[in-house]
Amino acid sequence: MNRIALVDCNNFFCSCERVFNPALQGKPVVVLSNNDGCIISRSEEAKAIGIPMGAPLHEQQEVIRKHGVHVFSSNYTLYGDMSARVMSILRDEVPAMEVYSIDEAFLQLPNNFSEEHARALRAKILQWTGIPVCIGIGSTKLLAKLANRHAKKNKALTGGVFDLTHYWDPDGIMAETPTDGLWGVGKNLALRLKGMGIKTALDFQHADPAAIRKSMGVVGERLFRELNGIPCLALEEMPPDRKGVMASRSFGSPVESLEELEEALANHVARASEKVRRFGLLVTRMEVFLQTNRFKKDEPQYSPGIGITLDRPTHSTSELMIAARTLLKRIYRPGYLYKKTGIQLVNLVDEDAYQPGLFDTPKSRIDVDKIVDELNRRLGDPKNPVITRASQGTERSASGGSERKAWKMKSERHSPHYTTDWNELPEAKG
DNA sequence: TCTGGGGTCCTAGGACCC
DNA sequence: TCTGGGGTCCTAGGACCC
Repeated sequence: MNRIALVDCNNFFCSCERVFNPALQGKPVVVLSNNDGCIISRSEEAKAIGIPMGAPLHEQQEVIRKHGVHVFSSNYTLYGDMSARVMSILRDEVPAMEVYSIDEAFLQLPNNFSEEHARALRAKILQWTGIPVCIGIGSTKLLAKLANRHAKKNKALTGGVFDLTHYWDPDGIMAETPTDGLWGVGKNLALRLKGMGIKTALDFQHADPAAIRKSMGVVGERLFRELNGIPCLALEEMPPDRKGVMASRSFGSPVESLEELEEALANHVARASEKVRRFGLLVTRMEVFLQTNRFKKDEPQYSPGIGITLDRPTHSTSELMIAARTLLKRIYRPGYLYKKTGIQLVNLVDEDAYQPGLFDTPKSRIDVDKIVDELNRRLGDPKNPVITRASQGTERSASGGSERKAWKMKSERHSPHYTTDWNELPEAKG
């Protein structure tokens, strides 16, 4: 049987802070978002006193004072480093794995990997890094997630490890899991399911597939299959190419003038284009957006966005800045209090694949086959093409994107190099 | 007073083409 | 009454995730 484990670090950011400050063990700890606005990580003790995930800091000040909660600004350099340590331990354990996020990884388990192995692995990670993890095992990614959820929710009972593939009463687990406890089911889908009389994972598992398909499309069908042990989500050992890069920030106090917005945008363009260069990519489209304060219902709201397809792909900060300024002027209206602004760089192309002239006509239709031939001619031996066209109609639909999606550089497959960019994020304040 | 930032995928509708 | 139909590309917006 296919067995996948999901290893998930517990309260990751808080746990990281504790590694370097052991006196925090057993005490309530929270870590804040970028601008110290929201609580994005909570220790068990902080959860126990009722601090909700994502809560604005100012709403919790009372509780924090009363219980002596330790509050930290986020320190992504630290978290990125701790993450790398955990991942490198995991990498040595299994033939294949997918780093899913800063604090999670899916592992492809060998046949002989028992629950005891998982417990030993958990102990090793704790001993070597100081980070507690939970491990869930299932026959699909979604079921591994579900198993992990159970391991975490019943830590005293499970010891942080739960193997759904060998559990005697899987239906019992399904029955006690509400649909929105499933990976990929949020508030809205849960509501839709409820409308069909589906309240638990067990209901969902035994639902009518045709009805699911009709009401929730391919997303629903995929969830349904994964839940029934039919894998639809592959383990992605190599992270796919980045589709876009975004940079945005909220203002501490609202901003009104074009000049201030321009200054903020200059910052965003610098950060985002730096990232694009580091990935070895070029930008073909840029979008700029503004937002007034959505929480102030009584203030006039204006949250425009605008995009432009560039004449020619670039990763130059100054070129992108010119585009950003132009776009900003088109959407800027005086008289509003802007709370946030940002940019998105999208339709990214590989720098190495780009040859001047080939992509410079974004508005016209492009004959992909012709370009493939031309690129291969320029790159050398046409008998052994470096570039191939991805087959159309693969499982992940080939529709809905630019012609660039049809490209695959063969050489990419030989450079399984994955660097996270967390190190680039700002240091914690104070 | 104070309310994060960065992603992915899917769908629907319009423009355009033959 | 009934208005061609099938395809691609682009964009906006929704939903979800960490």
